[in-house]
Amino acid sequence: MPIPTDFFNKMEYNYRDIEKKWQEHWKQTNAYRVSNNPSRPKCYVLDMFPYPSGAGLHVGHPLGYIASDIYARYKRLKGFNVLHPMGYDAFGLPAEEYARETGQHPAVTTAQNIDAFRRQLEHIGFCFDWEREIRTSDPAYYKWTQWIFLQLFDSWYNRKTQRAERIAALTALFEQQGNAGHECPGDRTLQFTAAEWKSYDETRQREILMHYRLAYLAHAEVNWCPALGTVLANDEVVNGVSERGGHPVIKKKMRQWFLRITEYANRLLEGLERVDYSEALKEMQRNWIGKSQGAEIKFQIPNPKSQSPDPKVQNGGAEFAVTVYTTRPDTIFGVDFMVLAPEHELVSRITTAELRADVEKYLDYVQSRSERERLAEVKQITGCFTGAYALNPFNGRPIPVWISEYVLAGYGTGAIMAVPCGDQRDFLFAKHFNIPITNIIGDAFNGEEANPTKDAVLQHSDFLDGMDMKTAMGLVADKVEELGIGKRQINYKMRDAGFSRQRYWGEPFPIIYKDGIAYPADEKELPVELPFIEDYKPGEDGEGPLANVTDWVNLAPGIRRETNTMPGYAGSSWYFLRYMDPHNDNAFADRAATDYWNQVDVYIGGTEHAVGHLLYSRMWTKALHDLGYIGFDEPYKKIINQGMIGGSSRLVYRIRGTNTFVSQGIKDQYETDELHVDVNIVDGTELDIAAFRKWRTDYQDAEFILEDGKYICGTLLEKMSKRLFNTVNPDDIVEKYGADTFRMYEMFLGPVEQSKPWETKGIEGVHRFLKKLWRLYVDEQKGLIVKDTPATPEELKVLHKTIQKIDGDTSSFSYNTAVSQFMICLNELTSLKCSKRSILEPLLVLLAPFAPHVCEELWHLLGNTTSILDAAYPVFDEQYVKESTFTYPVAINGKTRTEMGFALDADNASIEQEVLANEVVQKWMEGKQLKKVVIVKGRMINVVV
RNA sequence: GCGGGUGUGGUGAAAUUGGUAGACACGCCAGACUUAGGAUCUGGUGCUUCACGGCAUGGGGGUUCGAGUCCCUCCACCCGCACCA
Repeated sequence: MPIPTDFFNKMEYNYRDIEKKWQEHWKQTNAYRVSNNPSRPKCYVLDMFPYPSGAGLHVGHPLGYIASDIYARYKRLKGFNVLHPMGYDAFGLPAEEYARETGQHPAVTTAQNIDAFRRQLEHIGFCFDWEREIRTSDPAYYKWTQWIFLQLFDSWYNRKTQRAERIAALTALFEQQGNAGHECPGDRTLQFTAAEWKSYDETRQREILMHYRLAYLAHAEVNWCPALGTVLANDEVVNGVSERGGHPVIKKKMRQWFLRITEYANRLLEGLERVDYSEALKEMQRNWIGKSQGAEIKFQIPNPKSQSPDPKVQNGGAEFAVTVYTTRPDTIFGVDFMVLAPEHELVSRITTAELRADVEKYLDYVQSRSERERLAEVKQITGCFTGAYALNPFNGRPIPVWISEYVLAGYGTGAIMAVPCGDQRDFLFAKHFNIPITNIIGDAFNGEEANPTKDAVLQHSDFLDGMDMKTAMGLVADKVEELGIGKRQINYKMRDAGFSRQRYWGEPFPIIYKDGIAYPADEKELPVELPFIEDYKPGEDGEGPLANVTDWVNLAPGIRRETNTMPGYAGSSWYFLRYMDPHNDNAFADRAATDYWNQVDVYIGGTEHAVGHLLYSRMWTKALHDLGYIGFDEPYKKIINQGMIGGSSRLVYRIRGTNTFVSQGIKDQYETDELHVDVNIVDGTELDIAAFRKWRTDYQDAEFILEDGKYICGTLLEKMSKRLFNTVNPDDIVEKYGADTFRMYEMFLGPVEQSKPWETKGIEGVHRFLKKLWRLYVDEQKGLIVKDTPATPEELKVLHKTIQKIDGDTSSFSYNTAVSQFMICLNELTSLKCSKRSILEPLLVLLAPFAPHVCEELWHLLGNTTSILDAAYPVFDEQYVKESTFTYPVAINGKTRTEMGFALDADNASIEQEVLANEVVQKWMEGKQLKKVVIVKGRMINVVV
């Protein structure tokens, strides 16, 4: 009688059927649905959601998703209610560019891309609760992005209470005391009394409030490309011209939205103490925030007629003062010149008639330079003397005032006091322009380069002579405050975040202008929906495409909508909150939901978002917390930065001018050109010649010069990119080896945080592991071979050793070593020919987070009727792994020479006696004097001679 | 320049945190089974030496009975920031 063909199929590891079957089953049973159930302990495991690009996923993307998926499944087995959602950062420039090129609406292409992503993700078997999926471009979602923006618009940062408060509270203060005590962050010179405030008209009042709001309007420069009629992102500008078309790009001032993140600088800094991020990540954020302590000091610039050593210098006799910011007030007597930013408002007023032409020429030069160039070029020292002299406030010494592009208007006060003996940039500037250098640090300055030390003793420094610099810093700062010529000041490098884009595919602002004054849209009108358009050309004068939709923009005569849209990070700044309550129409999320799910326990994503996204979402979280909407002020308790998976490119060598390719080992005998070849048609380094001929039509007649009958390719590690033909699609891997193999292999590659190249070749080992695992449970002929007989002590030891290792490694994200341990465990159980249910069943639960499909299948073959997803995690029991003896390595002078077994409770004296009697030890001790014997219990023995 | 990180076999990497360096895999070599092998299984595989041994964790030095691990110093590579006062 013939055996049915599917009989054997059922008995071997058929990952395709198994994975398909369980993916469908989990979907149908809503196995990954998560409810907000406050009676259970929660765990929130989040991935940085992807931008759904048209290129789809490559094997680098899922690395973090697999790591978080394993963790989520592990926590679920440990009894937690685990929130593990996924969504899409669906607004963005590429979709709009694509729309411009192809005429397809971004909403359509974005939806297509999302479908493709979803399909790819589903193949890998993630435990996402898809009912909670969000898309930032969905009006039901961006309604709340707009709503939060309005809260920021209606808030200011009270530096006294160190938190965001309502604008109404601010106007109440103004009515009582003016702005005394609440320095205006947008205009530090602004001062008014209560009476003055009340006398201002609405326009003036709203103008002042704008200088306080956390979301505010201001003028700032953008990259304006007249030829394209559009504003470009920094990415789109290459060497001062547009990436597209190579047209000139100039700076253009435009009214734009900003977020006053600088008000949160200190809390963003302090908050880092309370979160579990890598030191590298924290450091990047600290550097970005760039806190510095110093002093502002006012220098007088009197009538240069009487002060200038040069009688030709004249400027008409007016008197000015310029305030510099310095982190080193102790070096005040080493100031040899002063530098203003070219944009500094005093430049035109202090410049002398003689030098006016030079200064204007220099300003033209600066104007021609993009900010990038200005900040990038270090080699070239440029600058121009203004003819004016400032007076050192402590000794009245005249100091020439220069302008130079290395001083930026936006940082500090836009003016510095230059101390060439202590600052290398100042030193080079002084050398270049032959400005005499005053040495205030004696031998510490060698005349060859500046020495920025803080430990020298001051000289040529008037009342500071003989004092160490650190003491002088405080003393000078005191003196400055005493004399009323300045004050201590803390500055931050970080600038307020530009929040406007002159683009279509983003969230519209819920803002209406009445006679040019910005007013919030009524909450009832939210969401302000993005109007459908078919033409993506920019509006006039740098405005975005929305400006062209006149019936949308113009609400009534004199009443217009904002035509800018929000940037990519708007939607991503708070999405982790929406997952908690994704379908809520009445709030961004119910307070009970945010209280329950609270902070993200583990957030996994790439380092590229280290400063941008993470700082913005931290700020939004703090603002929402301050305003009483959520109960925590740091969004992410722990962040893990997964490393990048690099591409390992394959190269072929074509003999120049021919269609003949020569193998890598013998290529040096010819003059060749190196070409990238698709890694998917190379096995290891051996080229599949038939596939190569088929790959491109111009290779179909290619000839090959082989070595040992093979064509060996060269290899090169680079970024994974379509252009380099080194991308590997997870779909292909899953098709060939299965999702379980793919998941485990990505983890087996190395620590999650580490960057590493992808090599498809190594996947065989993991695949073999799963096949071998299967055979431990199922025999091809006999079917299930698991028995209920009790396990031996050896088998129990293997199991419990594994429980201990896997439990520890899984909770600490050490997945590469966990996979190793599974392999070791399987090797040992196989050589013990173990078939005991009491061993093999718990093993499945340990492995289920890593390889969920095969474990679920075997779990059911063992007779279980409920899912392994909710099985009980095995508990480690020490009694099974306890040893009574240990095989000690015995070393002589630190070099291991032999091994000896002893009981763990043996006393040192008897061990020593036996060791010294050992013949190998005797041999090595021959003719030498024994010094001592080091015995470390359960570790090693060292005989010192 | 500043800050952070990494450096271990032919390859990806382990190493209980000061205690047998190279676990676990890939690759390679040899063998078994097989009509076949890109299946499966067994053994071997850091370098060097006929061997006893010797040498090995980027280089050099130090602390220690003992260093991949701690300290000093130098080098290389990667990432981030950058005329930031």
